[in-house]
Amino acid sequence: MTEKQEKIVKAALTLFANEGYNATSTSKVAKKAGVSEGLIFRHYSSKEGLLEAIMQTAEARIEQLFTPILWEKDPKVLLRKAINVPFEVEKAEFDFWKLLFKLKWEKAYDNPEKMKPVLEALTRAFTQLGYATPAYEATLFEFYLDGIAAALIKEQVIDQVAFRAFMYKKYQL
Amino acid sequence: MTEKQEKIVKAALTLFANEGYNATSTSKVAKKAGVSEGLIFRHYSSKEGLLEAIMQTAEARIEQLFTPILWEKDPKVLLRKAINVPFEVEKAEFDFWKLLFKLKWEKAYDNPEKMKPVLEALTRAFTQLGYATPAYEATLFEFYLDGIAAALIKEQVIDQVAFRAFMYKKYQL
DNA sequence: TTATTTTATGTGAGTACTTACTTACTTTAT
DNA sequence: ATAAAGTAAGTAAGTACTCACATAAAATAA
Repeated sequence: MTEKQEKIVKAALTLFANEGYNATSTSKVAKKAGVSEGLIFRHYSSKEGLLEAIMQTAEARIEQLFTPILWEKDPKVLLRKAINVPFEVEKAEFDFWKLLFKLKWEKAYDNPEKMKPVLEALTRAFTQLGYATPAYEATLFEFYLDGIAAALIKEQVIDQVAFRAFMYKKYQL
Repeated sequence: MTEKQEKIVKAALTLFANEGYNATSTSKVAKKAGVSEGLIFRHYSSKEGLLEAIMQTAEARIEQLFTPILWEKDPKVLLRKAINVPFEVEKAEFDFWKLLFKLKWEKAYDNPEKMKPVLEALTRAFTQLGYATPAYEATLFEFYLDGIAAALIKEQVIDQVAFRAFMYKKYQL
């Protein structure tokens, strides 16, 4: 990746995540990145190609965040780790998440496939903890995580420490 | 509202909800509605004005769905009713919800204000039921509502009867 | 009622501007 | 010397929106 390529990707991420994919023109991206518009197409062929390049790194990053959960044997620790995920996302990574959430609605760029292993790990944990309907518990738990992540991304005020404690207590962790 | 006005609004709702606001051009709306493009601007001044007209009816409809909750005295009945809300949305109304969810991300057209009375009613219910941190419980409950609504809208398969039963049991209703 | 004026509803062709993308060309690195 | 990286100025096809004009409906006058 050349210097200018990185500038393009960085500018596009910021714009796509904050203004939206459709609302961002390639000329805007070029201007923000400080490059000629043609260069975007030299490197990524199309606007869609640029998005895909960004999404690849975004998804890799998110997978990375969830991997420790997949391998965890102790169900209580697993749930604790899962709860922590949204709270551990750094501000520098917010744009990745924003983009992901936005695309879920803007382009039906959905990933139930991507989240499947997580859902399965959660189901296993709930099974081990003796919950009656572990699959539903896992689904609900995912709704919670989504909600928390969305709230944090949008910088809606949530007392992170207190809320995390609340979640721990709720699941007796 | 004239006949053609209704056609415009209907076409716009379908397109905005399914393709997205930014991805939908006024010419597309006119074509789908079977009217001249100029008519849209005669009636609604701008594309944004058309969206606002649609959003007004959408928000009214959603408020209507939540009103029975606000007035309910019995906390258990209140929660039961709240759990049911997403399941009671008719398919004919899906586009309203889709649009609402989409705009939440596409245009930060957010409504924490709109949902405030619901949140307060939920908090009251959890207080009455003796939950330790009713405000957090209410917040989390809203995440659940968001999660199922999103799943239903996207027609992800969920055994509605079973899931509802699961929720009832979870909150001991 | 009828005739006439006013108002609301509707159209089609235009507007200036933006869109994603191309192309011919130059600069830099290998 | 060759290939890759980069640019500036295009392109055709949209974009939201306007305007001059036509038609239908409603209000008023005879």
